[in-house]
Amino acid sequence: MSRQEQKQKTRQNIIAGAFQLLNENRTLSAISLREVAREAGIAPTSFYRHFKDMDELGLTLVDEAGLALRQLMRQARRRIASGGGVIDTSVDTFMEFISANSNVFRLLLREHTGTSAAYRLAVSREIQHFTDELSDYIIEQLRIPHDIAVLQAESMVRLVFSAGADALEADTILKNDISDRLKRQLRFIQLGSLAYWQTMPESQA
Amino acid sequence: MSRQEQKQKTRQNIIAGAFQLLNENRTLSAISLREVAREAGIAPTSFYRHFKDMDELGLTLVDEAGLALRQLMRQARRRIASGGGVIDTSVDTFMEFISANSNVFRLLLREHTGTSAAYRLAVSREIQHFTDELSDYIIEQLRIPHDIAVLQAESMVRLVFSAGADALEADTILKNDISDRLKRQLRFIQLGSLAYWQTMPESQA
DNA sequence: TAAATTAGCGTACAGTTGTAAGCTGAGATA
DNA sequence: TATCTCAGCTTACAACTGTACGCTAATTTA
Repeated sequence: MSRQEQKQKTRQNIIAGAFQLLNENRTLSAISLREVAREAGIAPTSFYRHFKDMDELGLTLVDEAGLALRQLMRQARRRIASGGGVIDTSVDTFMEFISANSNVFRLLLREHTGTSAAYRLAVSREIQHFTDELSDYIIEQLRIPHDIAVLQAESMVRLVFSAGADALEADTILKNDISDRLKRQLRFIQLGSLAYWQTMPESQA
Repeated sequence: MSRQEQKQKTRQNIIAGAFQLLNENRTLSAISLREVAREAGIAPTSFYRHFKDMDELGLTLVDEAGLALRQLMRQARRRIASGGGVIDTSVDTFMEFISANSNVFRLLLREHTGTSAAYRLAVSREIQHFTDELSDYIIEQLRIPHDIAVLQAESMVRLVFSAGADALEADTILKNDISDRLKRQLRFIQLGSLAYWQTMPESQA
């Protein structure tokens, strides 16, 4: 194995080790460099060969999580294209994502309101991408004016993430309940923004 | 000063000290017993005369924050009773609360998605109170059926807290923007749940 | 082949943490 | 007044933290 390959592999071990530690109810700021090194099977000081800081590692993890989020969106769009209600399909896809990648979603959720301004900003950016894509979709598909669509998308994403937080610690039965409630609430917003628009079609919202 | 009085005073110093530390972007789990003691002006070991744990102190702080939240609700109702739109008045009151008691709201927000299951549960309970009171209000004032009102209240609270999180780190101008957007989004939900209900008045939502 | 690079290691140190043990002095109680 | 109670203190310790420094061994380069 070449030097570069070996280094990449160790780097992946570090990242995987960090995610492992995040699994057990920890924050980024609550896991130590030494723990990560232990988990990755390297000496504490070797960590510095790969990351300047724990902060640098943290931002890398947030990026990875954002990547997963964007893949989720693509998957949802594919599913919608092949039939099924938009809201139902989206919520189902999202809930499956949360169950399958709970540590990834938990990372985003925690660091969104977390201690580090840098992490908060990074997560906010990822969520903003999410919101932007949704509002584009709403404009294209539902022919709702831009300013209203943006508000609609933002509120929908807020609801989805908030419900997702609850789903994270719920069992299967409760998860289904949360899903159903969320779907109906999203319909409120859809109906409401439509009604709002039709009441005052010329408004700047 | 009597012994009891002195003890109560020190206890308040500890609580105030902890809130002080929370001000500077920290989590409950990220502030140490020794720091709190330092802030309160006592020796580290004296802390144990008042609280068994840092956890016990943390739950006390969450309780205090919940208390503040309930006072907020009362204030909003008083303001609404003396005229003004329900949504506008509520959002304004809430935003003022966040600005005036940012560390209290930040505590609730962080611990809601935080590391400790006990804190998460405690915060969820406080938010549930909030939601319950709102859905009662909706049922009484708007004459919307119970099951729909509950969904409406839950989504509204989710939006308010999520927007509040953004407002927490915003300057005055951005805060106003967030307020305005939030108000319009809450109207979406109100309109939507009304439309939903009128479409299928007999439904179990 | 000889020289240079570098991933990973071991040692070391100063700083922090929670908390156990026991003392003191002032308020409470009898 | 004599005894008891107990809030707060000091000292002490083992565990953990981040990271500076220098070495080693193996790959890469010339």
